[in-house]
Amino acid sequence: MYAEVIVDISHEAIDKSFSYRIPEDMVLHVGDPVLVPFGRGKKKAYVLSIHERVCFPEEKIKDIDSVLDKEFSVEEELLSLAVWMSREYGTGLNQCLKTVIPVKKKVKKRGKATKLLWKAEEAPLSLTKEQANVLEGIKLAFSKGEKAALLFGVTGSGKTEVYLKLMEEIIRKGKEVIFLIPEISLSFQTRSRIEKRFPGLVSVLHSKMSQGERAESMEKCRSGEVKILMGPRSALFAPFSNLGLIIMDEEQDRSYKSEQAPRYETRDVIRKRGELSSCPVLFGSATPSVQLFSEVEKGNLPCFCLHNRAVEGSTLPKMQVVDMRKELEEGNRSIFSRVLEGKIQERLDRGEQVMLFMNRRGYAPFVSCRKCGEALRCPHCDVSLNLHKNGILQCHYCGYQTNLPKICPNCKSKYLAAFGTGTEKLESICHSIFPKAGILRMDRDSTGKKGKYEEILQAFSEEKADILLGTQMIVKGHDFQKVTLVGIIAVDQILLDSDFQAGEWAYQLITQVSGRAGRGERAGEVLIQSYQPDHPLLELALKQDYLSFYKEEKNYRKRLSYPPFSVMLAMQCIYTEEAYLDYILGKLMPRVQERIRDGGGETYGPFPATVYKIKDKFRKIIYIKHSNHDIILQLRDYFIQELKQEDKRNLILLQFDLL
DNA sequence: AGCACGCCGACT
DNA sequence: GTCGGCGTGCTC
Repeated sequence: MYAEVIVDISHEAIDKSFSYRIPEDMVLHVGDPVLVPFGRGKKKAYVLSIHERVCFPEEKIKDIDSVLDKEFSVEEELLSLAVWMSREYGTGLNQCLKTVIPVKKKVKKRGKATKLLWKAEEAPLSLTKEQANVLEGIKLAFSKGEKAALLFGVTGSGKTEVYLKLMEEIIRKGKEVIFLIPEISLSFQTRSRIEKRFPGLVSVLHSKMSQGERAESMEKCRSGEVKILMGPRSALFAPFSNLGLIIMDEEQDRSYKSEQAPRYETRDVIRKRGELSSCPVLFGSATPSVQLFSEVEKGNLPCFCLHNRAVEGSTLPKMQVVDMRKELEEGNRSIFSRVLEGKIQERLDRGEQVMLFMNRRGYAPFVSCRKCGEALRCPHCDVSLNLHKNGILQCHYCGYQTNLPKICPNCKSKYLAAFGTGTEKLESICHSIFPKAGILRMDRDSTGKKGKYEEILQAFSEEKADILLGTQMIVKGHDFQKVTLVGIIAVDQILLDSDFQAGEWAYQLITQVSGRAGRGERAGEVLIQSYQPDHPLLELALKQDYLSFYKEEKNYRKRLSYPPFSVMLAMQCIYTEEAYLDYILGKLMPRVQERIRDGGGETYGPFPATVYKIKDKFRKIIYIKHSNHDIILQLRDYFIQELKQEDKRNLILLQFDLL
């Protein structure tokens, strides 16, 4: 018998399978770690498959040395998932394996016996009629063999309660559940709800956990000690052996996209895992991604809706756009429109809370010279430096820091001035306008220390402050009963993004931010300040009608044949020397373009990336568009191969994003 | 990734 | 004449 094996060395030159003979007396399974003679020495490897014969000169084949600790073996299912990811995302199998099996450590056996029975500590809420219908519908769909479904529910409609009921059922059947959430820190409320409902059966994964803690969490899944794993995208690789359900909450959330190779989209990997484990997948969202919803529309994905908020009497917030051009015309140069300022004051007087969303951290997004007009830029990146309150200039891409100079480095004038507003400046403006209000700021700078994030949220939920202002961080899933007003300070930066998905993101963001208002009994209100109040997307967001948003967005994508009406692959070529990049791509592109056009696809670019230079490296983007997913992958491989031929020394870093 | 083989410059 | 540079190629 022979085994196909992948050697545990992350290098593309040997990122392929090697054949070895299995000694007569050796018991071997797919996924087992083995020691094999490789080159001069011995190397660790994983068994990919086992065969009777093999197509490689017999005399060159060596014997497997030994089987390593079985405790470190990869579940067959996860191995298949890694193989699939490797192909799908154009990343070496070794790297994919490392993504799928987080560094396993020997876990000390603890004496503490864990009880397998559980008692609900928290009485389950009784479902509303709507929730009960939806629950039955989902159960029926899955029992009929549907592989996936969408739970489409407005914020506050009680999706979690439906999840809990489903989990209960799965666990009763002796199966396991993966519950994916965008980021762990944001949903400590959901987390404690689940833990209370299934005491001792839940394990959690954080992005801030150490490798050891991670390994321990995963080990608990493998040993069957826990039945539910809740966590961010990496939780989808939980080594459960009898998976009964995967839930992906807030499906549209962008933190589900991996930004390191393999640059996977959780939504897609999850479905593959579901398929491999023959286990259904439930997506949950109030604003599903266009990609996912298009499948509902095509009839490929059953969709179950929760239209009403679960808390009796609570309604969707009242939304309003404020025309900032008019404010300016009428002599108001403040960052706050008069109406927003008035409404904040009103809330403060009533003892209610306010949230303010601002897309930029720091004090001011740029500093420029009033005399020569030059802005201070990062020496390593193609962006302007942000001014922070402590007088330090900082690059938000590479972290470069420098003190604010006294004179302009370009013309030596002393007329340097900061422009624009970030969260720090917003905070000080708030302090001066509302001197008596307690104000909390939450952004990357104020949450640097471990635990600070939770501390701020805790303080706000205990009403130790009246206003919480911050970046994206404040918008996700927090449930503050006393918040009755949410202000979006400057929506324009989001609307003006050039990416074809910008509209979708803006819609989702506005929906999410506004979801923070009026979670309790009092009605909520949302104010959106904009310099282009007539923007069609704002109109759609105001209506808070997902279907009409989707229809518009769909028409736009269809017209330009963007995904989901085509498959797009963004390929980034990254290198320190601009001239070399241009030279290589210049030689390469004519051939590639021809080949891709012949294959029925289109190429766009190379374009300089939106931020052309980051950390001293230049980035050019090439897009490939085609209607067929598999052909895109072939064209990608062709491109890689051609590039390798030109760039013999492999200097250019390649990065793919499948859209 | 490692490691060997291989073909051209300045050195005991 | 030899020691050694790292360019190219292979590892079942």
